[in-house]
Amino acid sequence: MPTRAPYPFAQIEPSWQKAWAQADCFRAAQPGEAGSEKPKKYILDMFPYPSGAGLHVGHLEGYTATDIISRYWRMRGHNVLHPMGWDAFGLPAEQHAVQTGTHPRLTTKKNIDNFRRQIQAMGFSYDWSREIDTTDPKYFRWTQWIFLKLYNKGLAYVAEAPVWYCPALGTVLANEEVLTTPEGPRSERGNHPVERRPMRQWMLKITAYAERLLQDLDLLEWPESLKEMQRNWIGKSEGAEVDFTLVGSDEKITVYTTRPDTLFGATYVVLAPEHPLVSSLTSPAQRESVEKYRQESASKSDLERTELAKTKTGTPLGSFVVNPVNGEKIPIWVADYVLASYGTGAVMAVPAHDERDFEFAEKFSLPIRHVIRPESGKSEAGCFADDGINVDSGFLDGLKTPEAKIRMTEWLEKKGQGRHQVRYKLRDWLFSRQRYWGEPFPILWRGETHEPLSDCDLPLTLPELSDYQPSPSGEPPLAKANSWRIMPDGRTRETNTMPQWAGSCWYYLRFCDPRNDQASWGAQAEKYWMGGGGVDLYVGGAEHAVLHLLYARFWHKVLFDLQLVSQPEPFRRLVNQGIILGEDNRKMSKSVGNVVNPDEVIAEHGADALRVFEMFMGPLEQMKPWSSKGMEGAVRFLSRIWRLVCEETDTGEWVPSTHLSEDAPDKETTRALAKATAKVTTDIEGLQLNTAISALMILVNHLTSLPKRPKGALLHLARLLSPFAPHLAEEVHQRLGGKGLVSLAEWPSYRAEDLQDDILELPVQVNSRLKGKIQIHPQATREEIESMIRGHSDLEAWTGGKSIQKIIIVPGRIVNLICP
RNA sequence: GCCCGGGUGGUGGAAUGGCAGACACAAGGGACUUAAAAUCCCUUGGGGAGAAAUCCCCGUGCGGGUUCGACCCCCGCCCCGGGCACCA
Repeated sequence: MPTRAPYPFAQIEPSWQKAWAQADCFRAAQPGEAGSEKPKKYILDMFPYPSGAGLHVGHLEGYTATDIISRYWRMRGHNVLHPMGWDAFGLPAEQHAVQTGTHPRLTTKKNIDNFRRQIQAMGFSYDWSREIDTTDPKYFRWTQWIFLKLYNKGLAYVAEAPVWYCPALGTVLANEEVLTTPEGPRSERGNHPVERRPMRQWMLKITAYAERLLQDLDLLEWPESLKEMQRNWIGKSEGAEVDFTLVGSDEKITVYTTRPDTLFGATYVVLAPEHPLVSSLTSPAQRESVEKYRQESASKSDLERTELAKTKTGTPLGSFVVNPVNGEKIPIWVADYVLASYGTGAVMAVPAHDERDFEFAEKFSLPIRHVIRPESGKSEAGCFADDGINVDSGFLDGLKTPEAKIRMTEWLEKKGQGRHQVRYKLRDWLFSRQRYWGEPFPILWRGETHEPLSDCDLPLTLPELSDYQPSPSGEPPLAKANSWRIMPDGRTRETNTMPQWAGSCWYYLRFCDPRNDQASWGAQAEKYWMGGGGVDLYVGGAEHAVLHLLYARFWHKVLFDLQLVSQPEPFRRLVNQGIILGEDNRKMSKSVGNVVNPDEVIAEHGADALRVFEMFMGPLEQMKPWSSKGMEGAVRFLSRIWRLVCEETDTGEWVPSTHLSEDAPDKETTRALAKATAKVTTDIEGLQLNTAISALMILVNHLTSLPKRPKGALLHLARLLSPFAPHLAEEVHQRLGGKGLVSLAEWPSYRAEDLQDDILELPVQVNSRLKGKIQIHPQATREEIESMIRGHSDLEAWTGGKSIQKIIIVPGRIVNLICP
């Protein structure tokens, strides 16, 4: 026989979900509609990719937090936009199609239906009238439309370049989608090996926005670590280009350096093996060894060239350049510690002040010349890479590094031998994929030239295919759809599709006005919902730090420049929810078998208990392990609330508790309510939901101890509980005769004076050690406290008879007697 | 190597300069019950003294410092997690 549930959540939860849907009570008012006069809040979750595996408890942690915040602000009289949708283009549905022949559309629909069911079972207060699906032509019509904006602004271009190609996925990937692992470069999705291949691809000019993407991070309330990751990814550096003229010709090599102040210490120049001048600068005597070295480098994997390469390799070209600042003749080397892809692919080597150059110079016995000394302490023989003071540097002697950099750059500019230069590591965004299940590009080719579709031809939908496999040569599946691809006039359609990130780059804007079929969004709606710096709270995983969150900021800035949006940044405040580990403290994974299935938890304990437990586990941002015992504790807490209101008859029915009372709450209960209300209110606003719940527990513990339970106090509790456990809160509210839906009730208030205790216990320390306590009224002044201490019967015992030299009194906090 | 987090009872965590361990979980004891489950009550950082009420000592990764007072602020280390990594 199954054990009886501690309270009837299985009946309560579905029935209130139905009641909310019927009352349509979470619909956000559009500007102009009734309700839009209220202040707005836009509370957003990172919308999920609807996978076949269904939701996991990690999704639900973030969604529960935003739901609590949304419900709270609604009760505080705000017009809350809290939407949900599906980021539904992507590879898994397509891979499933390759294996089974099922159209990705069908797989996607099935998965979406399952995700929606799971989300609705949690009782989240989404405005379902705004649900969006990135694979819906009514949606991606506007994704294509935004692409055309980028295209027409010159921010989309086709380039033949070495790109990351993943044979297992059958597609190219963006830099941001490739991870550096001990096994070499791997795909972010699926962890497959990836390789460099020269291919012709669509690129988006995100580099044009590098500086603004960097600067505007300062506008954002985001976790510092995440901002730092974006800063690193953008990778700004400031320095100078320096021209080194070749000995015996007017040709020159341009290098990039962040330390122009060390130019007097440059003792050689290094080119990357791929540098275009390597061949022409190699002397006949060196030709053979240089060619050999280049071939060796080319055959090395990236891994061999970077992480494992503890020892530097290289070979001289046999030619020389002139150091512009001192006219010295210095040799040119080729070495693969210099990257072709950064700066100019050439560096000036200053072994005394750069670790890598130092290592190389040591190995090949090249001269090391110190031109910087530390500001304090003396110069040492090794490598000194920090800022300091110039020595043996002509006109820079005695200058500190920042000043010396400026002076040297000025000198180079005056001589026409160099210039100030800012560099970024950020590369343009590789935007095309050789896949079927993505947005088709609204682009036509006529021979070698491309042209855009016009807006009225959108959406450009996908053709039906029977075979979704990309060809081994890298031809996309759409290349097979000849009737779709080839236009009557001979022009052909672009057969690549957009990457999964395209749809998520702007979905938060569509939520502002999701049913608009005249425009991507109405200006008024955008201004209203995005006002005050964009989305008010955005919650999601940290895995999108340099992917979605960078791409979306980029698109948003383009739209801002086109005056299509009113704010420079999309997401004002962002919080990353921490990972929920399995009960064994390991990452949840199917193969380990420690995955917690929310469907089962809801069936066993109810959605409210799952919500409460996930929030009670610990701080939202923190990684924390699942605990089935802890889950039971949450159920116990909720069932105690239930039994405050109801009791069970012999026949198993729940009837109103005989302890209920119509009387007004006593003073202590009034105080308990006030304290809980104050704490829950500040904690919700500070997103400290674990301590908010503990405040509710303290209140419930107090109410449980009462012989008579005032209904007013329980109704107050129901409102405080409503954001956290909304189903139970509604049921309790209704059973106590509360009017309307508690979800729409006003957030409870309290009188400040009710927070005060009648008597305060003030700890008394002697020489900072706790000795005793005095009881005093809370507003007692220093003078009153001091006179009470001095007259206290225990004073002698506390001080051990010693005289008091000093009394430190912090009213309301502590007394410390100093008795030497 | 560099950057960003973090280290508190048996466990999850609370306390951002003022009584360390709120609130839970687990454990132990008790009540109710034929019994079990559920529920309710009590104890619970470690060590020591006492018949007891009580009292004393130690305690927030380690070592220093600032302060009447430090989990909290400062300096130096150790360990764990995440990110970046030959970017000149």
